[in-house]
Amino acid sequence: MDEYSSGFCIRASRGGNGGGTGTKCGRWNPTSEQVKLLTELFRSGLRTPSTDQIQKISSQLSFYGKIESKNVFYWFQNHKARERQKRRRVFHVDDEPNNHHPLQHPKLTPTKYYGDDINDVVEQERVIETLQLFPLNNLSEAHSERLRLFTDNCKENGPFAYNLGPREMDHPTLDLRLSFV
Amino acid sequence: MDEYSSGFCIRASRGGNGGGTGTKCGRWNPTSEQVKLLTELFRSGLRTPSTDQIQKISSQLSFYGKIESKNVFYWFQNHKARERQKRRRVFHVDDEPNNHHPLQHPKLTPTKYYGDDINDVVEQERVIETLQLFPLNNLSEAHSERLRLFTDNCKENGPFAYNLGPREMDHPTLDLRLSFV
DNA sequence: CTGTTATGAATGAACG
DNA sequence: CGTTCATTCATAACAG
Repeated sequence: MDEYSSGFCIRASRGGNGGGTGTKCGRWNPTSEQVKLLTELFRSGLRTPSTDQIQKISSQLSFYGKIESKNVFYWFQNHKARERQKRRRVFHVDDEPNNHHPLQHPKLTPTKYYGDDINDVVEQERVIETLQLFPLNNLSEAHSERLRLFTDNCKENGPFAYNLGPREMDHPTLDLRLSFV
Repeated sequence: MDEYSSGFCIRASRGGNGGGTGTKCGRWNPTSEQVKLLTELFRSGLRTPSTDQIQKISSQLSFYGKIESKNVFYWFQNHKARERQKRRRVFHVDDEPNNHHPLQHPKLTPTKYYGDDINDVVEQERVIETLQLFPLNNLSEAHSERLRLFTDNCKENGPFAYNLGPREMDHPTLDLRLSFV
């Protein structure tokens, strides 16, 4: 379909900063509000929204700017993946076999990783209810109790078994001796 | 050369909805040695180091100054991307500005053209002996003789991004009520 | 001190 | 899903 038509060139100053620079647009550029809300949802525990959820979220967020379902879809996917990756990588930092530092470091120990606040909400599969994180007055609609169980978490969602099996790299005999200096 | 100690200003960038100006400050500033070594690795063919490799490299380079895994990760990502980017310029130069792409779809992108194949290095023949960090699977049956040395056999990778979420509970008129009814 | 360049960092999009 | 690519943003480094 051509719901894009005009495409989206409205760029919101998300990074703050004058923003005037990002006059170019080619990909979705979420507004601060959109990001904030998406983040809230994520923090609430939403990890893999279903199609319906994506649709709804998208609709709601469209109020703050151009947005499509796929954007929401990708956002969650990326956010989740990134969260994991980040965690994965922040594991070492100070495991140097050679603790001989001829160099004097007045303040080494930069184990600070951007205040990564990885509060994983692994035990919240009932996000559905939690999704009402927005305290808009008790709302008249209260909430639908039958909202079915969004068991997307354990959804099969996998028509293809796909067992590519990541060739478990044989113990990398990493030598990596950067000695050629 | 730049032998600055470089400081670190952990600062949140995004999420600066409204008021907050996403002022970022402080970023890794590699030392000459670090850059040299990274370049060597790159030149010898390392393009997408695995997590393990990244960690090792990071550890080793920390000897020359502050550095984190992500720095290494980004460095390679950027370096590689840069190469390609530049390469692209030289190749196409300025074909025809016919930029009428079919736009993107939620999950269908027929415009899949980049099969990428132009990023292979061509001079990593002299892989330094000390750089044998490539696990090269041994299951080379017979037709595996070619094995792209270190094209993209690596896995595990990923940048970490974003930071904590600003608790700026001050949304004017949030409607985001994802009532799944 | 100011404009420009180089490059670190971030993230949307998409592949396998 | 985890990984990888491409593009953009921000800032240290540098030239004038």
